Amino acid sequence: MRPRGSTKGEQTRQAILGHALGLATTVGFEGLTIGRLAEELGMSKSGLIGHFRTKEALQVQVLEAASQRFVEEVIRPALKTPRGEPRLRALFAAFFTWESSPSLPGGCPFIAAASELDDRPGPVRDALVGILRDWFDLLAGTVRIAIDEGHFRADVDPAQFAHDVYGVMLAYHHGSRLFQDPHARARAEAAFEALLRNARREPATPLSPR
Amino acid sequence: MRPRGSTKGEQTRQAILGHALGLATTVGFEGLTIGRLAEELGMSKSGLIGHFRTKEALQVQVLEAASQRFVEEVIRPALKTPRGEPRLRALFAAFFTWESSPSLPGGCPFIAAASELDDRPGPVRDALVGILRDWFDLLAGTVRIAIDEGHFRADVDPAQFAHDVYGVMLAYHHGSRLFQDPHARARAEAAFEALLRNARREPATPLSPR
DNA sequence: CCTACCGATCGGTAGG
DNA sequence: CCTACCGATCGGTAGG
Repeated sequence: MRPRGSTKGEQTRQAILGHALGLATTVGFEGLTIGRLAEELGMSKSGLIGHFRTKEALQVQVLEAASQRFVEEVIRPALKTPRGEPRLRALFAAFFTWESSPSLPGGCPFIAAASELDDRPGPVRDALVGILRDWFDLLAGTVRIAIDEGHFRADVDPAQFAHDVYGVMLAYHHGSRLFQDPHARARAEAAFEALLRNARREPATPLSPR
Repeated sequence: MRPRGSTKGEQTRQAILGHALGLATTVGFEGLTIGRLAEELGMSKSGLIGHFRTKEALQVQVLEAASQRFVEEVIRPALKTPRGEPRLRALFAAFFTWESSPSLPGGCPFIAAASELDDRPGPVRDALVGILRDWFDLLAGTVRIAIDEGHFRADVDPAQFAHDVYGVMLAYHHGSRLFQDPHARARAEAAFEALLRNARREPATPLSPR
């Protein structure tokens, strides 16, 4: 077991991970080179990689550090809100705070990494999939609670709802970053409200024969 | 003007672009190196890059070639279907054929490239944004026709609808590739049907006082 | 944590 | 279209 206290080495390691996380959101996990990281942090390449042994281990630890921050900044605060729909709203809102954090210039690191890693099997991809699965399960679980609380209809599919919310977040990421669409946030809110409305009201009843 | 007939050089150029497109879907546009491309095609690096002068020009032309294929394989067939909702369904269905084409092992090249390029201003990104804008406009225009035809309510927002459909496609790409979710296609269909249902039926009327 | 170094690969050019 | 080559950078190691 490697000690993870507040030793000098551990502080340096955390500083590297924090900087690497922000860099990864803009240049990707492959673009996260040891040389560039070392230069920006004012250390030598060997001094830097000595904390992680390999670039792959660095990448995994960057994802783990990001996951810890996500839990602290997005999930934990939302869990303080009332169960069910209010909590779902809190999680959704917290995502935008996270996505626009100044320390994540390229936005959500998990979304930024997804397309890059989906074709590259290995520990880095596995770490990302695990993090996103946990996020999915949390969303679906929150929807299930909303059903139990009577906020949503009993026949709402929690996994489908989580998938739909995820799609809204992805579209926001693309809209705000690639297209630089000033209405991206409003579009995401409108899509989310439509999802809530569908989950709340009675099942569709055809208004006219087809 | 460079001739683009069926000369020997032009044939070689097209062969390079076709192979590069498939490769880019898995390794990304940065991972598309001249050396690897040359080796896989059995040519020298200089012989290959001579057709394009720079890697950036190659990347732009790969995107242009992909766009041409997208028009031929997705848009043109869908335009033969009846206007309005049927055409919207045809565009949606054709996207999945495109996304799972054997010559695009990593799926839709535009989605694959989006996260990679959103932080890198330049001609390659500009080309991608142009292609995706056209796609958006086509979707929104098709929705507008569906309103005119009376398939959808008059107060449906075409741009919002296009955004929502785009989100469903993004979620499908992630679900099927990163998560390898066997239900990804079914989830996408369910999400799309819900969008159509919302566009078809009367505006929400609260069923109970809040 | 450093300097010094390794082989491999990068995009691209010179010259033919 | 080729061979031969350029300087830069890659991840990583040896040795301290």
